[in-house]
Amino acid sequence: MPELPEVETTLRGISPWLQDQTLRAVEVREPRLRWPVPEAVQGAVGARITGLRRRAKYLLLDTDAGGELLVHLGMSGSLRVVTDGAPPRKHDHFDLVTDRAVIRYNDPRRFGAFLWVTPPSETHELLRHLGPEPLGEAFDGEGLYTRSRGRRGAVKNFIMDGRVVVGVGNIYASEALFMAGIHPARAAGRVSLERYRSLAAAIREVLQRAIAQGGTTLRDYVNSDGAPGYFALDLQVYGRESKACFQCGAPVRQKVIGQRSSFYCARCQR
DNA sequence: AAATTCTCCTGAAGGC
DNA sequence: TGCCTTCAGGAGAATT
Repeated sequence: MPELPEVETTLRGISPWLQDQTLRAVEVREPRLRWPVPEAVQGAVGARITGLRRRAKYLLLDTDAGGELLVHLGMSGSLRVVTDGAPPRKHDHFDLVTDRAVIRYNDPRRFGAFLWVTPPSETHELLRHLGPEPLGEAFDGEGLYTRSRGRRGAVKNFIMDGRVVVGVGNIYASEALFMAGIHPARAAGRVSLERYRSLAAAIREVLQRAIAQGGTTLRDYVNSDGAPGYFALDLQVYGRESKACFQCGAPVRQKVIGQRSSFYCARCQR
């Protein structure tokens, strides 16, 4: 399940292969993704890829053809670099072909997306309501505090809301809340400014650490099975139900909050 | 406005 | 061993 660190690592993995390259072909074998892949993606063929960036968990490939290719990995998607002419495998839904390599998209569950976006992309319906980047300067505890006043929903759901802050998925939400000592089910409006400051710092910390780990696996992008699913991050609570909390020894608990499995230590998190 | 539910899909895991 | 059932999960859309 690609979370922001996996998407960022994917970006870094494919960028050297696509930056300034001319797109020779876009081969779509299975257009049935989250939304049908539009014919318009062919508008990128013959164009030069002038830049690659990430916004939230969206990958944006800018071209000199007046549009951008948007790729979202959904929850089971991955991109890999193919240089040996290997034939497509099961669930390999589309290829970006350059003179140097084929960038191949694989996605068993087809929750991902591949679209053509016309600038300015910030106003595109998928991107216009997105909150600040957690690793950017616009994200801080004050913002979380202000936006959360009066909200009775769980703080975990609050930080997973893309309008509040982007890129905080289920795993890292649990991890960041543990780091900040905040109970995931606590009402968002009942968390103090000081604690939101720690939470914002924890979110940055956990994401940055995961990205750093991902950097060591970049070679896996070439002629491999694609990006690793989860980075071998030392998770403190996620997936550790009934195991001893690393901080106090109490059993880690698991509870469904907002239809999502959440892990926490009832003793360390209030 | 905010919160909740539903939806897409397949691989993995669990039950028998 | 193998078949059947259940479930997770990103995030937009629909609903309350």
